[in-house]
Amino acid sequence: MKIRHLHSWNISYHEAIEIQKALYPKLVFSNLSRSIRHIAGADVSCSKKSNNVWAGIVVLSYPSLKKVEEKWVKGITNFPYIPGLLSFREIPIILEAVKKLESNPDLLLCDGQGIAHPRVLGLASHIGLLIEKPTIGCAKKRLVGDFSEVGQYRGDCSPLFYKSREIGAVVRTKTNVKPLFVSPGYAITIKDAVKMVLNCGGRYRIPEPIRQAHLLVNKLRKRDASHEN
DNA sequence: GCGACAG
DNA sequence: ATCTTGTCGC
Repeated sequence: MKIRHLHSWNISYHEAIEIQKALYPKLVFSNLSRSIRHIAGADVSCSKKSNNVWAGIVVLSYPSLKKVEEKWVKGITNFPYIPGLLSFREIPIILEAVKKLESNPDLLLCDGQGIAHPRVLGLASHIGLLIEKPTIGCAKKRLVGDFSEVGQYRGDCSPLFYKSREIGAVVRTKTNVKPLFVSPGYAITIKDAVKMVLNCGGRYRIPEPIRQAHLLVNKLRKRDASHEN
């Protein structure tokens, strides 16, 4: 997969914010163009006692959700976790895993926000700009935005607003389980983002592509941890 | 100054 | 996110 180089990753916190402001005008939210046949999910696992990180990408067929490929990479990160700047901690290692892909997914689901971000540039939006493919932000918690309580049943959702703009939706992906914060990353609408997330699971809270990536990177981290004994 | 705050 | 055991509920 081709990856655009839009800026350096060796930057200060202030520069990171300036990069987000500069990238914001490049975002687009078109309807999905080509049909979706393969969906990728990405996730990162971090070590507590070192700056080691593992990134995993799992590609599933759609709508059958069968695994067609998985790639991973181990690396390090020096950028700390700062709410609003997650991209600069996780995207570099995610891109290393993306580079290993042999298949060409039509859509990428990310663990984190899309445009539901103070500068409209959450991790999913940022990575979408870099790979020039549709992306969706699937966060387990709110970063910004206001919303009304969402119904208890799978499929129920409530719009998420920030500064008078609709930026995503709070989506019940499983009945009686905490909802997910879904927002477009890049090249997709809110409506399609919600639809695709709901079509990517049902049995679990987390959409299957991300859940599979999560299981993969956690397995890798724990395998390394036991190796040290 | 205070509270909020993706992973 | 990670660390960490049992426990409550569908």
